This record gives sequence, structure tokens and C-alpha cells, in this order.
Amino acid sequence: MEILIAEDEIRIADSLKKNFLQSGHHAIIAKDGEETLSMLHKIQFDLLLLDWRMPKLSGLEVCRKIRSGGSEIPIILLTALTDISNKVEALNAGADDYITKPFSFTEVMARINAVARRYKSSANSIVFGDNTLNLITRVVTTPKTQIKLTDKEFDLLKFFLDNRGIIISKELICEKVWNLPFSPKTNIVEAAVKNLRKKLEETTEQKFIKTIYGEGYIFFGD
Amino acid sequence: MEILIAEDEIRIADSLKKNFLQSGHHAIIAKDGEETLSMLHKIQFDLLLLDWRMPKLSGLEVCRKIRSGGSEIPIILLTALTDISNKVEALNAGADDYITKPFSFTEVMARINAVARRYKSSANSIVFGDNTLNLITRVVTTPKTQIKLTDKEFDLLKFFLDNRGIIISKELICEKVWNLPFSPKTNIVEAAVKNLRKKLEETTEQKFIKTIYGEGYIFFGD
DNA sequence: AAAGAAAATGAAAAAAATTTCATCATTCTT
DNA sequence: AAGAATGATGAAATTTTTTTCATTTTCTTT
Repeated sequence: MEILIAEDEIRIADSLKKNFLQSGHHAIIAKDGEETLSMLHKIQFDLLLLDWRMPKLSGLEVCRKIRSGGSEIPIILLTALTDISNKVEALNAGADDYITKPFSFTEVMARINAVARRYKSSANSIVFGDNTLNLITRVVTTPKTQIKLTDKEFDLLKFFLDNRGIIISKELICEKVWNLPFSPKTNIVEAAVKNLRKKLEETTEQKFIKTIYGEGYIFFGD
Repeated sequence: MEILIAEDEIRIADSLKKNFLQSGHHAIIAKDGEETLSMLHKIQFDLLLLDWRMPKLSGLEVCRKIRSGGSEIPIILLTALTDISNKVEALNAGADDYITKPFSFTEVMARINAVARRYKSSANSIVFGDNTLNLITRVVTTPKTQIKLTDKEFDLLKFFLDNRGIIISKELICEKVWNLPFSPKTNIVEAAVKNLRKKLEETTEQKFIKTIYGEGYIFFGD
């Protein structure tokens, strides 16, 4: 993949770039917001890793400009702060995901692989464990039976599968699966997870969705 | 495509074969039911055109045997009679479609192209007119807006799209979309067509689904 | 043009899916 | 171990989807 790293802290940027190269990807560094935008116009990237704090134009502003220009390039925001309003802002600005600093390279790679999987695959089924989700019919085929998923069950499972092995927060799920800005008044996510778990784990007798207390969920399976 | 023509009337079989060759397909003729089965075991075919009345084993019996053997090869039954019980029997036996004799070659080709399209394509969207149906999200993108389809709307539209340009009877729709043996007591098909038409034709201001009085529906668009 | 069959339609009914809410269980912090 | 926060859950409420039904419209045949 062709990755654009927008990060003004040279040490972080370099370290990321080196790691990407080792993983078989190609990365270019942009040092500020303006350079990021001009780079994007010149070269076709598959992913943008975008720092929140940057000179000239903040990551958030860059993100907004990219989306208002109609581009659908996957964007992962790197943010130094943990507080929720930041995350919500990030998603509202059009980011696909966010990672809070300090981050491990493993974490970054897991998310990048998710993006890669999502944008590469045109297959119409996804295998997890010894089950298969048919993306067209929305039927999960297990060794025992077949389970027909409802709309929301499908959307949620698909989101989990697209982000296997990554901790995903409820805010992100809410934003991506329901297209709602996360509001803590509701517990739709919990309820939907409950339904999906019941349907999935009751028949397969396996655990797929693990709860990470205070952080979100993580999906296991292959 | 590699097509097996199971037909004992030599004139019909030969004429079909000649036409297929001209359309760039390859066809082989089997003269009776037993030969059909043994051929299928020897060679990998993409489609079976199966006559209802044949020596040794009837088309229906052949059809049942093939399906009970687990094969999913597309089967189109050629039947001389028009009556409904025959059609229902055909579908119950595992046929994908049926054509009543006398048939025009154009009719046969239209159905064969449908089969080809269905089995070839692994794309996750279908274009019709200047609209696109995303098979994963089940959203139709028109030049004006986007329309999210419900379960049944999607299934029905998909079935129409897979069979563009072919008259499809309500029995067939009922059997394939609802997995129900057609019962004339209900008008689910009409109702579903109404809903789909409303949703689709209201926003696009185009006609896609034409009613063929006494025969069924036909979908235009491409 | 009239009669009869087939199809379309709006509204009601039924069924299914989704969300909310109150309560219970679990996990974390101290 | 207790208290506080977070997550799970069953049941009810709500919303959406699907189906039925009665009526109107359209089409075909005579």
C-alpha cells in the first residue's frame, strides 16, 4: 500500500515509515497540513495517517478539507488526548478511525491491515473460524446450520469482521454502523451486541466478541 | 460456456447446438436421461438444458438425481406443457428455470445469458441504467440520491437484475425470492412489486418493471 | 363498448426488527 | 471487601417491514 504519513514530529514519522517499509508498504512523510494536501493532489495514496496537531493546518482541518473535496481515502487520525469529545470530533470531520498516542506499532499495523482488507477484497464472503458470512445473502454458514442475519446484525458483524483483532469503541461502532454521533444516553450498541452474540455464539458455541472493560469490544476469529 | 443439451429430438438438439456455437459457446448433446448423467460425471459443464420428456430417465428424474448428488449446476428445463403443476414440479425438483416449448432461440439465449451473468460475476455491485445497486450495503445510488432497500426489496430487485430482459412468472418469483411453492391465494408478489416500483421509480422517474399481462414481469435497464 | 380476468393500490393487520428501560451482573478502584 | 462505574439482559415499547384484504384500475377478448 501507498501510505501518506502526516506528522511533524520527525522521530515518530521516521519510525512509522521504517516499520511500514519492513511490512512491505511504501510510505511518504508530509511535515505539515498544507504539504499533506498538496501531496494528496499529486500522488494517489491508499491511506492517510494524520496527526491531530500539526503546523499550518491542524489534522482536523485537513480532514475536513479532504472530505469536502469528495475524496474517500481512508484516514486514521493520530491524537494525543484521550477525551471523548476529541474522538467524536475526529469522526465528524470524516476520519475512519483514530489512534491515541502513545501507540504501539502493532496497534497501528492492525488498523492498517483492517483498512487494507476492506479496500482490497471484492470477495463476496468472509470466513471467520469455521464459519462463513455470505455478504450478498447475509447468511452465516456454520458447520452445523445456517443463520440468516437481520439488517443491523449484518452491519454490526461486518464491522467487527472488517476490524478483527482491534479494540473498537462504542463511539466508533455507533458512528459507523448507525451513522449516529455517539450519545451516551442510549445503549443500542450493547443491545445489538447482545443480539448478535446470542444468535452467533448460541449456535456455534464459540466466543467471538470479547468485551474490554471501559474501552469497547474486540472480535476474535481467524 | 460449456453447455450440455439433453434432448432426444435430434432436430431441436442440433438447432440449439448450432446456435450456441455461433454465440461462442460450446455444446454437447445427450440423447437420453442416462447418457445425460454419465456425461455430467465425465465433463464439467456450466449449464444443463434438460428436456422434460426423454427416454430411459425423464428430465425430472435426472434433475432430482443431480440435485440429490449435491451438484449445483444451473439447470433449465424444457417442457412441452404450459400447465402450472408442471412448473412447480420442475422447481421443486431443483431446476433453476424452465422454458415451455415451442421456444424461440432468442428466449433460450436470454436465459442462458442470465445464468452466465449470475455465475461469472463476483462484482459487488450491479449497474442498471444510470443507477447502481451495491450488493453489500443494499443501497441503490441514483444520479439524484441514494435509496436503502429493505430485505425483500433487495431480494426482488436482485432477482430482476439477474434476469434482465426475460419474462419472469410470478410462480418463479415466489419460488425463488420467498422460497415458497407458489400459491395463488396470496398476492405477495404483486404487493412487493408495488413497493419496489414505488421506491425505485418514484425517485428515478424511470420505468424498470414492465407487466406482461397474464405472463409475469420483465425488467429493463442496462 | 361490455364482460371478465388479471393486476395495481391504499389501508389495515400481522409479523419482525429495533430500541428503550429498568434491573441485574461484572469489573475496577480504593 | 465495598462502592462506583460499566456492561449485560429480559421484557416492553416502538418502529419498520411484510402481508393481507377489499376495492379500483387496466387489459384482453368478444
